[in-house]
Amino acid sequence: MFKRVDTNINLAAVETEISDYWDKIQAFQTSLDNRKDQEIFRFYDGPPFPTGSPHYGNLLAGVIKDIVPRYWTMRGYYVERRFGWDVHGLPIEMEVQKKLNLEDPQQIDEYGIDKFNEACRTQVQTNTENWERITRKIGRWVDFENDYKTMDIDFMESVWWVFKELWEKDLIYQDYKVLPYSWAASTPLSNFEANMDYRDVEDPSIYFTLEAREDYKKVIKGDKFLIWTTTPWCIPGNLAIAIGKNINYTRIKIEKSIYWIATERISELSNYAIEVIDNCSGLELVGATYVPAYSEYENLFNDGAFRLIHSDDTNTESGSGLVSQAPAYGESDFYALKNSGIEVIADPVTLSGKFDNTFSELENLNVKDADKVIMDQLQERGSLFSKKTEMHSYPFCWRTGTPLIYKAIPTWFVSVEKIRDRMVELNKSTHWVPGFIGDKRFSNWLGNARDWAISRNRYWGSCIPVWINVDDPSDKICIGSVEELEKFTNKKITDLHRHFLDDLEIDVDGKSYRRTTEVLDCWFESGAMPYGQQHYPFENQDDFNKGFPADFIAEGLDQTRGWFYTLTVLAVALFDSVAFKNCITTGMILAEDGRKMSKSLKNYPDPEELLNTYGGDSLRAYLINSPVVRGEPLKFSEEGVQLVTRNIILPLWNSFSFFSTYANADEITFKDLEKALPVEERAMMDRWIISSLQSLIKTVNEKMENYYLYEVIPPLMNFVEELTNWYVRSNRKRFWKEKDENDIDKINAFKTLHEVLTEFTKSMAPVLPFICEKIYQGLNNDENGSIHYENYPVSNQKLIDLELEDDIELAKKVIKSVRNLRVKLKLPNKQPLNSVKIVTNDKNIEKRLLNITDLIKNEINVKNVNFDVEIEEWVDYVFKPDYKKLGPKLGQKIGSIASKLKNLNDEDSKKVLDLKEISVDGIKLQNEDIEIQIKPKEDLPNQDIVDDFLIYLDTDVDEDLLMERFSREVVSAIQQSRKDTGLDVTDRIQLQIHTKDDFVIEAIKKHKSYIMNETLSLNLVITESDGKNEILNKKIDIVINKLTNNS
RNA sequence: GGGCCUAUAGCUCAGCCUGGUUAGAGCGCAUCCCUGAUAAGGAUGAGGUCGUUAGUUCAAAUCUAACUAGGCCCA
Repeated sequence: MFKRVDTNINLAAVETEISDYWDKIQAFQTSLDNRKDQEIFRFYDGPPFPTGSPHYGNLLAGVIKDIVPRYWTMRGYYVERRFGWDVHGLPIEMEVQKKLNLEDPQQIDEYGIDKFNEACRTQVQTNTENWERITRKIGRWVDFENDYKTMDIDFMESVWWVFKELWEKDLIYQDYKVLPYSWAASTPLSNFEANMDYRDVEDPSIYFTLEAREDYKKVIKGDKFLIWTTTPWCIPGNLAIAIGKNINYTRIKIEKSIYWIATERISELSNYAIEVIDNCSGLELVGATYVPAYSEYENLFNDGAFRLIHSDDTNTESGSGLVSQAPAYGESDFYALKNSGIEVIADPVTLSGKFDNTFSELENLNVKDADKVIMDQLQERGSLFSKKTEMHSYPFCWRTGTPLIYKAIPTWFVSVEKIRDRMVELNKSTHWVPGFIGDKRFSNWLGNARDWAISRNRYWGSCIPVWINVDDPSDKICIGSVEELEKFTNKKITDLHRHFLDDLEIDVDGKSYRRTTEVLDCWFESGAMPYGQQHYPFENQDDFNKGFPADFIAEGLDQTRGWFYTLTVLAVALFDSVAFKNCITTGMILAEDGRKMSKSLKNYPDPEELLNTYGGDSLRAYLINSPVVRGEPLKFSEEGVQLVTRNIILPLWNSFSFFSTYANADEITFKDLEKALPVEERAMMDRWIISSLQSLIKTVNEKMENYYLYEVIPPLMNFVEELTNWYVRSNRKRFWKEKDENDIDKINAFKTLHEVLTEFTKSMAPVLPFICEKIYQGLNNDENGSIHYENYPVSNQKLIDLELEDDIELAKKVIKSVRNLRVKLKLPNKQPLNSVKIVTNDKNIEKRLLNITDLIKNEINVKNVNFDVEIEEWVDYVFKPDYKKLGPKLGQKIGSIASKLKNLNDEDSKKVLDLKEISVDGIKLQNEDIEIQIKPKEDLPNQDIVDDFLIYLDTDVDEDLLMERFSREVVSAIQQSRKDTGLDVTDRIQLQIHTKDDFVIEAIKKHKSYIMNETLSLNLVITESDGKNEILNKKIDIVINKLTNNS
C-alpha cells in the first residue's frame, strides 16, 4: 500500500525532516561507502574564509559543488567531498585585532605574537557554525568532520614542500616591491585595503628644477629640467627623471634661465615671457645627466642614478612631461628604473614614515611634515619654480585614518614568467564552462602573468621556510619538511606558525641562521591545496596520484585571478600539469537593483530566512537555471525563487501526491503494479510519456557529462510540464476508475506513473535532493534507503519512439488550435460538439492524426474527428521561394521571383502542385525550391490553419449536446459543493436535485450514471420543486449528503 | 588605459556559434476558459527602431568594425 501524502506541502519543513532522516541513516557516508572501490572522481573544494556568514556567491558555489559530485556518485564513481577552510591571512587577523583592540603591528608585537596567533586559531573555530547550518539547508553533502584547514600542521608541511620544490627549481627569489604602506600601522597593505578609504585632500602641487650636470646633445650644462610633483617628500629619494621618448620637448628661456619642458605643456607657463630656443624628441634626451636636489646620494651616480630615462607612463596630460622618479616610492618609478637597467634604490624613510639620518636637515620628520620643509629648502636653493595646492583623491589607511604612502618593501617572488608559456599551453587541455573564460579571459591572464609576490609582513599564516645567515644575507637555507627542521634544530616541532619558529635558530658549521620573518600570502596556500589537503607527498601518495589533476572544480569568475590562477601556477611549476580538468565558472550575484549586494543597503533578502521560506531545493533550482551558471551576472530576485518553486517543485510534488492519493484510495499495492503489461503493450499516452522521459534522460546525461548545468534545467522543467499538464491531466480518468475485474488499463496507468516518477526523480535528484528523496520514499518501501544511493538513469533506446513523440506534438497543436477557436466562439470546453474536420490531402498527416484522435476528442470535447481530402475547396495556396536554397543561386533576382510567385495564376499554381516545377522569368524552379503555404479561402471564425492542414470546427449545438453540456455543468457544481463542504475525494454521497424544469429533468435522467459516477453518488433523488439557484439559466438546487459508509 | 563579458517586450531572459523574410518564453497587465491532483493550469490580447552607426551579403537580432552604456578582473 502506498501512503497517502498531504497535497499541501511545507517545503522547508519537509527538507528539515529529510535532513534528519539523512542523519539517521548516515546517508552521505553510506553513499560514499557504497562507491568505495569504484573509480575516483576527484573534486577540489575551493576554501572560503570563515568570516561572517556565507553569502549567495558561496551558496551558489556550494550548490554546484553538490550537484556535480552527486551526479557522478550516482554514475558509480567515488567522489570524496572534503570541506576546505582558508583560515590564514588578513581577514582573520583583522577580526582578531578588532576584538583585542590592537591597532597595528607594533601593538601586536607588544601583545605577543603567540597570544595573537592563538586568538586567530580560536576565532577560526568559532566562525564555522554558520557555514555548517546553512550548508545543511541548501542540501549540500560535504564532509565537515574530515575537512582540511590551511592551519593544520599537515597542510602547512605540504606547503613547505611546495615551496622547497620551487626553491630547488630556482623559481623563488627576493626583490623589492612597491606596496601601499601605512606608516601609522607600520605595515604594507593589500591593494584591496588601499582602496578602502580614498579621500579628497589638498596637497602641494609644485614645479621644481634639477640642473643638467654636463652638456649632452642639445642639453647644455646648467639647463634646468622642469619637474612637476605633488609629493615633495619623495624628492630626497629621487634617482632619475622620466620622460617619454615619443614626446617632444622644448628648450625655453625665461628671464635668465633655460628650461626644458614638454612642448605640449608650455601652455602651463602662460604667465611668463617665454623665448623658445630649441626643441627635440624625448629620445634625444634619454641619457642626459643632472645634479640631484640633495647631495647625500651623490655616490649613486656611478651606479647609473641621476639620468633622464624613458618611461611608458610619462604623458603630457598634466605636469611638465618630466617626472621625478623615486623608485622606493612608486611602482611605476621602480619598474622604469629597472627597465632602463638602473638597479639602484634609495629609501631614506623608516618603517614609521619618518626620515632617517641620511638627511641631517630632515631627520625624524614625518614624510607629510617634511613636504613643507623640503619646499622651503628648494626655495632657498632657487630650485623651486612655482608652488600651489591642489585637491585630489588620495588613499588613506582604513584603520588609522592616516595618509598612505607607497614604499618599496623586500618581498619574496615566484618566477611565474619563466613558466608562463607552458601555463598557456597546458591550460588548453582544461574543459572550461563557459568556454570563453578559459580560451580568452584566463588564457590572456596567464599569457600576461607577472612574477608573483608571495610574502606578507604579517603574523597568522604559513611561514616562509627560509633561514638566512645572520652575517651573510646571500647564504640561505630552505626547509621543506618538519623532519628536516627537526634535524637542523634538534628540537621537536609541533606547529609551524610563527610563534613556534621565530626563535628557532639554525647553526651549521658555526654559522647562525635566522628565519626571514615574512609569512606566505594565503593565496599561495590556496594554490597548494591539492597537496595540502592530502599531506602530499608525506602521506597518501597513491591516492593523490589517482586523483590529480582534479576532475572538477567550480568557483566564481573572480577566481580567474585567484584560486584558478594559483592552482595553475603551482601545478605547472611542480608537475608540468594542469591542476583541474573541468572547471565551472559562475558569474557574480548582484542585488535585484543591479548593484552589489550590500549589508548596509539591505538590498537583498537574508539567505537563511529565504531558505526557511522556500527551502533549499527552490534556491538550488533558481540559481542553477540562471545566467550565473554561464558566467554572467545575476540580479538576484526573491520572486524568481518563488517562481521556480511554483513551476517545478510544486507541480512535481502534485503529480506525486496525485499518484499517492489515488493509489491509496484504490488500495493499489506493489504486487498490483507488477501485473502491468510491458511498456509496448500499454496505452499510447503511457508509451509517450515513457519515451519522452527516456529522451530527456539521454539529453540530461549528455549535458551533465559535459558540465553544461545551464542546459539541464530547461529540459527538466519542460518535462515537468509534459507530465503534469499533459500526461496526468489527460489520463486522470484512468486513475480513478472504479475497481473491477478488468482493470489492467488502470494498473498500466499507475505503473507508468510510478515508473516515470521514479526515474524522473532519480534524474532530478542531484539538482533537487530533498523533494526527490521525499517522493522516492513515498514510491518505495525501502526502509533506510535513499534515492541518492541509486544509479543514475541511463536512457533505454528501445523505449524511445520519436514518431510517437512527434504525433503527440501534432495532437497538442490541434488541441491548442481548437481551444483557441472555442475561446473566440465563446463555446466553452464543457459544451460537447459533434465534430472537428481536418482538411488535408496528405495521407501521412491523416495517418498520424488517426493515431491520436482519441486524445484529441477527449481534450477538446468533440464526438468525432473527420477528414476531408478536398483541400482545394477550402484553401488557396501561397508560394514563396525557399530563401535558403534559392538565395545563393539567384542572388538579386530573388526579389522579383518572390513577387512573381506571390501572384501566380491558378494555372501556374496547378503546375507547381502537380508538375512539381515551374518556370519564372525563364528560371526553372523545382517544387522543393518553393515553400507552399495555405490560407483559408473563406474567412470563417470556426476554422484555423495548423501546419499544412485546415481545421474546421462544427459549432452546431442541438438539444442532445446541450443536455450533455448541462450534465457537465451539474457535475461541476456538485464537485464544487463537495469541495466547499470539505468532503474527501473518496467520500460517497447522497445526491438530491430540486427542479421543475423539464429540460433539466430530462438531461439529468439521460446522464444519470455519468453524473453519479463522476461525483461518487450512491443514489440520486430528483424532487420536483422550484430551485432557487441557476445553472445555464435553468432553475435547479443541488443538495449533497455525505454517506458515512465509504463503500 | 588593458583583457573578458553583457545590451532583444514594462521586468527576467532564450535565439546569435551554423545568416533565410511572422524574433520566442516566463513574470506582470487585460480579457476569457478549465479544474475533486495542483499555494494551480490553459487560452487570447496589448507590448520590440533586437544599444548606436557603418560594413560584408541576394538576405543581418545573428558575421565584421567602430562607438555608447553596464559588469568582472587588472593597471
